[in-house]
Amino acid sequence: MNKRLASPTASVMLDETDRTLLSALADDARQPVSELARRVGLSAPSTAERLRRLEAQGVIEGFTVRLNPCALGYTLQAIVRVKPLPGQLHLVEEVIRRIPEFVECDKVTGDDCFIARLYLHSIDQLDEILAKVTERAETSTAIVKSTPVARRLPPLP
Amino acid sequence: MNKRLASPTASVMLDETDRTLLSALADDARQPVSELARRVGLSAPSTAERLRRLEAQGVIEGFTVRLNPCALGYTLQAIVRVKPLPGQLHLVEEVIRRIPEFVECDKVTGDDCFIARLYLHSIDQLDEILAKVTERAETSTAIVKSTPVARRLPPLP
DNA sequence: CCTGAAAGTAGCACCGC
DNA sequence: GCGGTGCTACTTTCAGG
Repeated sequence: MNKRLASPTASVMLDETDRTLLSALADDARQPVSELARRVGLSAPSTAERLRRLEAQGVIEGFTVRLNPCALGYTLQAIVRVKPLPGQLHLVEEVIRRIPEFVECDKVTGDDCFIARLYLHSIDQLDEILAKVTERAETSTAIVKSTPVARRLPPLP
Repeated sequence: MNKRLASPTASVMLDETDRTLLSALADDARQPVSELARRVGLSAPSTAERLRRLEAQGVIEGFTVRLNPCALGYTLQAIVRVKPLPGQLHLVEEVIRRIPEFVECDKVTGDDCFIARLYLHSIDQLDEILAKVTERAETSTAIVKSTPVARRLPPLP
């Protein structure tokens, strides 16, 4: 579901300072405001106010940690397309939501209703987890071999 | 490509405190160490050292900002499967990497070589952007209608 | 892993443009 | 409107236990 905006009508206007600030935060969200201020060439209070404004406008949703799945023992990643059997759509969504190894799931147009990302400790785990889904849906699974583009910022307006 | 670990052999061991800490950081990565300390029930210095250890071990890759695509004018999101034409695999990867609206791309097993996520200002932009890819690959596109599971942490060991 | 002191940082009120 | 300065309170870091 698309998040509501503080300003409901149009896309927020950003200036060069905002863009630099957002890039710096994308790079390291825990750096102090004083350091961010140095990077954007403003005083700390002004920078802090920019930050608050971007949060209030809804541009910034929050700040989060990026974990290394391998360090947690997730040596495999799969992308699963899921096509629920007739009448099973809502249940399938609930099943996916309840399996914590599904770290992300989008409902999409087209033949496959859901596209989800799955973290696995080993290939054995794949059948084990998908068994809970295949009762109610057809699945097709692709194993991730590499990630040419890791999550990055889109172009900023 | 899977990231190398500080400890090359096995998955890092986490205790309950580490798990609480990581969850708290996933929730808000910018909260002060003193606040994190309160949540895990440790002193600030001990919490800060945990944090440093988790980064050194490679469990924590970094901290980043979550932006609201709608606020930036990206009213549409698409997931594109890409099957390069013979001999075009490397070029296709490069083309995707160069188009900043592709915010994520995985190389996967199976018929479709790449699965990528695309941010769009409008549906018109879809053809415009995919034109650069379809010279060298077959694509199939699914528009995101909603996101039942937004990026979340997997189960922590 | 904790306490305590020193350095650094953030938040606030107020001023200037 | 937006940004800067100076003060106070908080937070982080390091020492030592």
